[in-house]
Formats: sequence, structure tokens, C-alpha cells
Amino acid sequence: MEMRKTSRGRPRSFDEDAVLDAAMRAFWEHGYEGTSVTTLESATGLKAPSLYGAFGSKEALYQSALERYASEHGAVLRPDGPAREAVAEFLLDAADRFSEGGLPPGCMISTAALGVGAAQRAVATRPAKMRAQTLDSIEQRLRRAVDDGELPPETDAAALARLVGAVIQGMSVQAIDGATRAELRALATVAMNAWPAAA
Amino acid sequence: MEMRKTSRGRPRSFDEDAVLDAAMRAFWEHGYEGTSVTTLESATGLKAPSLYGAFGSKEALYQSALERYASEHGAVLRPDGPAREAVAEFLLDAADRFSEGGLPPGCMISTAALGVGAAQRAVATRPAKMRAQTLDSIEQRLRRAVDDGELPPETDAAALARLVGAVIQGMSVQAIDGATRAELRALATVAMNAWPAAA
DNA sequence: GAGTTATTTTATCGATCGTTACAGAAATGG
DNA sequence: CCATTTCTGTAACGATCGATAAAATAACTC
Repeated sequence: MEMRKTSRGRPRSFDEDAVLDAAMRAFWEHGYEGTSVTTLESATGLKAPSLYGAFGSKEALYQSALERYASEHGAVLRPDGPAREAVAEFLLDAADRFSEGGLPPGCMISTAALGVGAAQRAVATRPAKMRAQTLDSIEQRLRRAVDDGELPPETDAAALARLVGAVIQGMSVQAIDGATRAELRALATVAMNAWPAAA
Repeated sequence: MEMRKTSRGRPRSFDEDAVLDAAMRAFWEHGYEGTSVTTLESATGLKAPSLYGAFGSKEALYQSALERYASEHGAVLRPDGPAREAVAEFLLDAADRFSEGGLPPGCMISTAALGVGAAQRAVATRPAKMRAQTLDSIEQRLRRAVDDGELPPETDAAALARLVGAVIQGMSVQAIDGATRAELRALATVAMNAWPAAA
């Protein structure tokens, strides 16, 4: 936990949060390999040494941008109430977020670093773990619904969780391809028809 | 249609089809930007001038590899028989293909060139058009099923087609993330529960 | 004001990117 | 055998990659 007692030396001329936000949008839109340091310079208005001084490296900046995305723009599965409504809300929320005006289309995590050079595969592990964690949290929510009797006991919670994840990932692809908010919401609604009949 | 009347000059020392296949696998696994010409050299065993002589450029080679993938490894929606069985077969076939041993995981088209540098966005248009075409062919197949009375008239064919596409795209992501064939097949099976009740 | 510390700017680093000149090698036609 | 044509390998091209050394600048402390 680094703690700057008093601010000595020349002060920063930029707002670190705003710069991180701009970098996040660049990575979000063009991916890791598609975003060069030159791109980041024009996106943030900073020069390379300032970026490196504040964030360490391009990879570290990407990871920070990922975390920021997850906390600021990530859809969350509401833990309370009926699971069916929580999942439906989750999917519709994602449809809205992926087609939000003023932001890049799609999800920064769902479809991040899928085809990446062998040299920098380390960059892909964090988004992959985030996807795995999302699948796991959905599955646990569904298992709870089974235990609560909301879902029939023969429900394949893991497979159903993968379906929900696939819908998210597919909506991300289709949003990037230009799908409208209405089309994504319709997709989400149709997907909910796969929800098992009540126990 | 270029036609070499008689073979003069030094003959090719390689099988063009085998080289294209090797290049396809490289692009399939690492994407366009993640596959360098050096990577292609070691994947094919050729030197750059031979590659350029045979295929023109890295981008042209990628496009050729894409077409080859589509014709050799692309799942197809069987046009005859009940639409429900055709779609179920389509999804299960994709699940198998995306987890086929000896080949890269996932789909070369479903998740290709999603985050790509602004400079080379032309590369992304062909895969995007292929995805759009897949969605369209599914939708038309579903519309036909509605007309035939297999699906209720109020069916949202476009949304259902997008769901099928999303499942494909999501399975591709999850295959890359390490999902097993059984997991993908279970996902496909659960997804089919979204199929509307008979008319 | 002098000295210290941190940031900014300028310029550049070596590595790699996609691509290609050029010369040697291997087949043809005369 | 000679000339021609085409391919292969070597070497290198300019551009860009991520990253940084060094100098100039702007705040602080004393």
C-alpha cells in the first residue's frame, strides 16, 4: 500500500481516473493488440513516459482498465429474489449495456483476447478467469434456486449457466457487428424461454 | 481465372493446399493480428517470398484461409426435414467441431477480428459479413418453418435466429476457454429448450 | 532564493512488423 | 548448350512496435 506522505516534486498535470477511463475505452474498442501505445497517447492526451510513469506498462494499463471496466460497466447477477427474474434482468441489462450510446459496443470481457499472439498469452488469462468466474457465479446462483425448489432437481445447473454465459458472449459479438438494442433485448427474451418449467 | 498453359520455370516445391491449411490453422488459433508473417513461415515451412508469391499478402492469405475454413470446417444448417432437428443438429455439430482434437478450439469465424486495430479494420469486414450471412440463413430457415406450420405464427424468427447465433458464438468463446465437448453439447441441448412449443 | 523531487517533453532505443530487391537455383523451350 | 522463366533463399527495406534515457519544467522544502 504505497502512501505518499506529502506531495513533493512536480505534480501530475492530469486526472489519473480520467486517463484510465480513456485508456479503458480504447482497449474496449480495439482490444489489447489492436491498441498501440500511440493510440493510447492520442486517446489520453498523454505522452508515453507519463503513461508508463503512472501505470507501469501497456500490459499493466490494460489490466487496470479491465478491472475498471468490471467495476464500472459489468452487469451483475442480483443475488436476491427469484433466480428467473435475476437472470432475465441480467441478460436485459447486458443487452442495454452492450448497445449503450457513447460507449464502445459489446463487452470488454466476454470477447477479449480470444485470438492473441502466442507471445502475449499472459494478457488473455485475466479476461479468461473473469469469464470463468462469471460462469461459476451464475451456476452457484442456479444451484441455490434448485435447492430452494425454484428449479426442478434434475436441472443441469452447469449447462444452464453456460447457456446464460453464451447468450452474453453472443450478444457481445452481435453488438459489435451492429445489432441494435431492440434486437439484443429480443434475443435475451427468447433465450429466457429455455428456462426450465417450475418444479 | 488465371490459366497456366504450360509449366515453365522452376516448379513449386510445396503443396499449395497443404500450405493454406497450415496457414488457416495458425490464423484460426492466434487470429489475424496475433499471427505474424514469421509465425506463418514456421507454420508452413515456407519463406516469406514464397508465401507472397503464392498468396499475394498476409491479408489475402487470411481471406483465403477464411474461405477454406468456411468450406472445410463450417457447420451447415441442413435445409430439409424439421427445422427443430436441423437446428439441434447444427448446434451439436458445432459443439463437436469446436472441441475437435487436433484442431484449434472454437470457431474461426464466430469470434474473429472482434477487437482489431483501426488501421486494419478491412480485415474484419469479411468475417462480420459471414456472421451476418449465417444469421440470415438461420432466420430464413425459421421463417420457412413458420410458414410450414412447424412454428407458431407469432414466432420472432429474427430473435430466435440471433439466439442460435449467440449460442454458436458463446460456444466458440467457451471452447477457447477450455470447455469440454460434453459441456458444449450440454449447453446446446439446454439451449434447444428455448424452442417454441409446436403451433 | 537554493536545493530537492517528481513530471513532462523530446528524441531515440532495439525489436519486430509486413513487404520486397536481388541473386542463386531449377525447371522449361529452342 | 543456351536462353528464358519461375521459384527459393538471403538480406534488407521503411514503418511501427513497446519502452526509456536525458533534458527541460514545475512544484515542493528549507
